[in-house]
Amino acid sequence: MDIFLQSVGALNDETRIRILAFLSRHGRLCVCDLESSFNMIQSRLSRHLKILKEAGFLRVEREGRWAYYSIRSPLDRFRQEALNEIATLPLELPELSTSCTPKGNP
Amino acid sequence: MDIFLQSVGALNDETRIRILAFLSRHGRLCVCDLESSFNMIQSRLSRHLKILKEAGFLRVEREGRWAYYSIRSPLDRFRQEALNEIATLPLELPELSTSCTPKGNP
DNA sequence: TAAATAGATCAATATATCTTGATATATTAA
DNA sequence: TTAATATATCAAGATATATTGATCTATTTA
Repeated sequence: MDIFLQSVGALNDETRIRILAFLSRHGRLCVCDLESSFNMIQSRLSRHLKILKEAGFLRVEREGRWAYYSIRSPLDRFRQEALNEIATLPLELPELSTSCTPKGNP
Repeated sequence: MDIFLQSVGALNDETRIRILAFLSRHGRLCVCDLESSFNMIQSRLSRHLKILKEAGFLRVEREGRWAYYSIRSPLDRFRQEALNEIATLPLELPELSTSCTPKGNP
């Protein structure tokens, strides 16, 4: 129950849905890339990323001072189906903006 | 987006998850059956049933003064997968109690 | 027609979640 | 070692959602 509620709770927010869609499309991004792409303050993104990570949707790789987030793989059936559903939504996502990483982004 | 968020929002509550599991197991029940099974006040159940119905999980059939709720069929992929997931959860559900329907329950 | 029953809805309160701005931590660059 | 950068976390206020008890509607029974 709790694990399912945690997954569902993580999906129950427009910002997090957009983050999932954006990471599905662009792969592995650091917080500051998301920050400049979404034009959101950093604490807000960091919090949402934490919720998505703890719910099993994302993984993080720390490299120096950067934290790279990406869709976790493999996902279980329910999370994968949720992600498939999100991929079909007519979301207007921002362009990818990487201005915050002068040298960091591989 | 909104339709997905509505589905997810409907799933984002322990009471509603239990109602879905209970209706999956027992089929078609009226509000008063759920009321006596779950030992919950009627307004609370009615509200949760409305949310599940509007999110596309349930259908209602009115018969006289009774309102019979059941899992809507067919469900789309995401809702069906959510229901499958709920079916695997180790929920402790109440026994079915139909004391409230002296003659109504087919 | 009056009383009883099933269910829906509303208003008030309680509880949870989100957003923001400030601050803390860690890493790298000067 | 100091400053700057990337990220995380915290506290306060704002917003959303859940619960309860009361009331309303519709239907059936006496």
